[in-house]
Amino acid sequence: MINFLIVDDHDIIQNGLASLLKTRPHYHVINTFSSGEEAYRFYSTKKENIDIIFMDITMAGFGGFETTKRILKRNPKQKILIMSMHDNPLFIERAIDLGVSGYLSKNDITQDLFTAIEYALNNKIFISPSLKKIIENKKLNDKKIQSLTAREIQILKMITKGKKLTETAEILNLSKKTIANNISIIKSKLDIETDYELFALSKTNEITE
Amino acid sequence: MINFLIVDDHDIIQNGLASLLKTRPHYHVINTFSSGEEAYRFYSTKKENIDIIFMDITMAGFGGFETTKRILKRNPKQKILIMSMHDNPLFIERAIDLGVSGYLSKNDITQDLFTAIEYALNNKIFISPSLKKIIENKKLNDKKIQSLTAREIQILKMITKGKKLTETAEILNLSKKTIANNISIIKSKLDIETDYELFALSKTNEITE
DNA sequence: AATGTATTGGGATTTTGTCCCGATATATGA
DNA sequence: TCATATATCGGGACAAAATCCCAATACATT
Repeated sequence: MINFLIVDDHDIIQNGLASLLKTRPHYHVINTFSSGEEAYRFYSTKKENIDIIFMDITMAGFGGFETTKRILKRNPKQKILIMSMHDNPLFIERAIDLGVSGYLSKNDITQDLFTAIEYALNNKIFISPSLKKIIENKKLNDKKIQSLTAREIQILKMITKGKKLTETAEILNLSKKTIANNISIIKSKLDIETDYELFALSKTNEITE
Repeated sequence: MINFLIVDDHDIIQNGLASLLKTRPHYHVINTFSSGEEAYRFYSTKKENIDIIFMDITMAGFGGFETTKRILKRNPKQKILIMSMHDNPLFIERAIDLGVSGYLSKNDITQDLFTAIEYALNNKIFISPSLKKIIENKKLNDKKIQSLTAREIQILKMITKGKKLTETAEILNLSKKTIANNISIIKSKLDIETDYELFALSKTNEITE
């Protein structure tokens, strides 16, 4: 018998996932929650063994990350599978860092679900194949971004926030010349030619704050 | 008794929506399909009355749009409610143009579901409130974009594809001066200052091809 | 003391952007 | 058909931004 919890504030996902799991006789959904608070409260006082927790990321209150963090602090061996609409590499990486057992894109949860469960039960981490590509690409960009110096990053942030070169120079108390030179160097370090590529990259890698 | 069909290639959504609908005793899900082809085949030969069809947009084969088009061609009075992960205003507008009875963001389908059904049964169109804002904003931009001339749009497309000014001039056999002047005018028509805003706008309004 | 890297900007040149204006071409409409 | 509107194309004159090369200073590390 394998026991599940579901934490997701979308009723459809809750119901849908539950009925998918019920197709396997030895799977048992102990409870479903639509907020991290409820789920954590239940978890803290639970009596029975829980094998796998399905967790959504974007929920009101303390979201999936916070809930995951608390649960894993209490029990680092707990298997948690993240499900998310957002194929944002940042989300995925953060979740992996927290120590989850898998990250499933809701887009292809059906074909990945049972594999992910198997992986989790065998202490392996499963990530939806479609997401892996996204992560790989981001890692490439990250490597490039890491070659930027502190100053360069600061300037890049201003620019991709929509600030003009001159404005940026004033704010940072630097010469326009310095800003211009820096931007040129940033572009070459990132293998980028146009402003538009720069913007796009900063979007997917969230160079803002 | 109100009869439903569900067309969605995600099992979770299928199951979840079905069990949400089952909470109302007079609601009856006649059948669920995971492709537009199957759904249309069933619809063409159906015996019973179908009140509302829930339709996903992004499916393999002929997707939600094509399926919707065919069904409405056969029966223009058929009520179809679109559900989509994608809060893309283009999708929404296209669906409305086709003559659907509503467009639900999967994000807040739970709270909107029964309202949307009521609307549909009363020949009204329901759109998730969160999507309405997105549409309004897009309409504003559309109005601005419509003030662009053919040449301006052509140039805008090149630029937002990542082409440099000089490149663009060469491709279109125009003077660099002309391109520069055009871009300036485009920006002022769109109430835009920086390249980054231009890029962002062209993204959400999909000025590319 | 030496080497590496970060930071800052000047010089010189090229590329873009802005604002104003004039020349043509092509409707459009009264 | 004549007048008026709109689109298209670019020059002039500057201003802003980008590029590439190079030099001075600062700081840390080995």
